[in-house]
Amino acid sequence: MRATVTTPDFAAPTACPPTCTACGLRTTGAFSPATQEQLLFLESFRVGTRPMAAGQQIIPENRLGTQLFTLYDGWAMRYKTLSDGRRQILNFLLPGDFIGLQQELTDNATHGVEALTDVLLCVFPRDRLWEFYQQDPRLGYALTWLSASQERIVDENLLTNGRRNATERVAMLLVQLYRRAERLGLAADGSIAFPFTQQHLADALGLSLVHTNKTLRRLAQLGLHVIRSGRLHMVDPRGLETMADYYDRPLGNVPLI
Amino acid sequence: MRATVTTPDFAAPTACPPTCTACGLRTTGAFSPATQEQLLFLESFRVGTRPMAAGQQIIPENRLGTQLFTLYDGWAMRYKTLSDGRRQILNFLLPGDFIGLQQELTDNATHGVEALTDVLLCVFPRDRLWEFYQQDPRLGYALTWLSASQERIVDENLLTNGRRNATERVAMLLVQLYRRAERLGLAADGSIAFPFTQQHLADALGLSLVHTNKTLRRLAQLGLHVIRSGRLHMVDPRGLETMADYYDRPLGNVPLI
DNA sequence: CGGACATTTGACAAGCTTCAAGAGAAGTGG
DNA sequence: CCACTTCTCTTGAAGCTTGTCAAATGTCCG
Repeated sequence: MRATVTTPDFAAPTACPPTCTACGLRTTGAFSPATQEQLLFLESFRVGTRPMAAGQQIIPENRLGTQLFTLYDGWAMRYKTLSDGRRQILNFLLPGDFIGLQQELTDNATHGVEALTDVLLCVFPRDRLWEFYQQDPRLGYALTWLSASQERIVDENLLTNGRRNATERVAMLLVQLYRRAERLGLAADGSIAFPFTQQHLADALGLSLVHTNKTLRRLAQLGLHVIRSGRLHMVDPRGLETMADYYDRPLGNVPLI
Repeated sequence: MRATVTTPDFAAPTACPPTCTACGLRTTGAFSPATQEQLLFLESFRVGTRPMAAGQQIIPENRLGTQLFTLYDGWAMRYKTLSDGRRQILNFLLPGDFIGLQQELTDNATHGVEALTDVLLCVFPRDRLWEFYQQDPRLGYALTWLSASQERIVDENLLTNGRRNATERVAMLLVQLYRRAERLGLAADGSIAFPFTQQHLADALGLSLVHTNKTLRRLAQLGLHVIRSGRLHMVDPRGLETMADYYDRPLGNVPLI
């Protein structure tokens, strides 16, 4: 059992999200524009919204749910575990990320999805996924896009786990999380909400908790970052990028479903 | 520069693959059936076929090609490298795997694809990918499916790299490669062609070459497998599965494009 | 204030990497 | 056809990174 993580500085989920035509996420500028018609279709398709508390399983491992989700607000993670409990976090999910696509397509829940903060989800019926493709090929294209861009992140995480040392791994993760959150307008004064325990970081990086802690401390003492009261402050983002051998071209607009 | 690897026991690529309507891969039973109409569309879409020699770059890292491919025959790999040359193999590609989807969608070649054996590719024009979705939503759905099932493999590799020890990693890789090849009818007498150097295995597993070698030797001495003259013989598949904490439900039919 | 976590540190052990060097295999050219 | 070159595989030894164990401190919350 993992504890519930509260989210002190994180913008509280809007109690009730707006309709798709007035979706709060689309104003961030991070997503490709959609036609009014597409928005109306999405809205008709959407079962509703659902809040979930931090620590809850959005999709339990090895079980096949009946719903698909778009993460509207908050943080979540995809993970896999071995039979003896060792856990690997595959990637972290931010607002706009689509949840459940892999399970639907491979007909097999091979990983779990857990809310890291209190979360707000847009809910879609799983068995009607196919209608996206029929309704408007552009929506199908968008789904492939979303799937591919998640894979891009997992690819990078695999490189990190396989070939970066502990220092590089931690630096990489901090840079990535900051960049992704910043893109969504979640950064303020060079800092973002940081609702992760060091165990989360360790499980994402393939390191032990203790070693993750020591590495984090070293980077902090070098003046590269500060983590305090649930926020990550990027003191020297360039330094972290160099340390991580970080290289990424800026991401274009992402579709949102 | 990596050497050219010959493929002694591997079925030689058909000099010229048949038309899509008589595609040799569809007889394996591993792929979902397609309608005659879809096959004709694919055929009209296909630019042609291209053989490539082992060691050649199908898609160079950090470059954006103008073509998409289906691997028709042979083995390939997707990989990423750090600036100092450390390489991580993301996954191995077998016949039926689609190549280049991520680049197209994220408009950014973030990984390279290299032929491990002599290879035969079906070539499609990159800039017409969109037509798949317009022509027949089922084709778009199939593309998402292919993307998601590659991600499933990368997810598993990330778990392996992050949370399995050296012995488990090697066992896992052997089991996976065997299962995937077997599924395509490439296994004979409990063995498959194995065109990998130990450096490939090391780069896929996030291990050093030396440690990979020692681990392989240990598993071989335990009577779990034999690698000889370019073939992997699974002497004790169950033993390897147990050692790897391998768990996977049988895969249903995969779409083929 | 007490309990449950999360973070931090030190000491020690172990797994994995690096270095080095020889043996085997495979392609190349005279 | 054999010598030469270049990979690949194999093994031993030493060192370093990372993991494990243990315990103290800090923090949040009822």
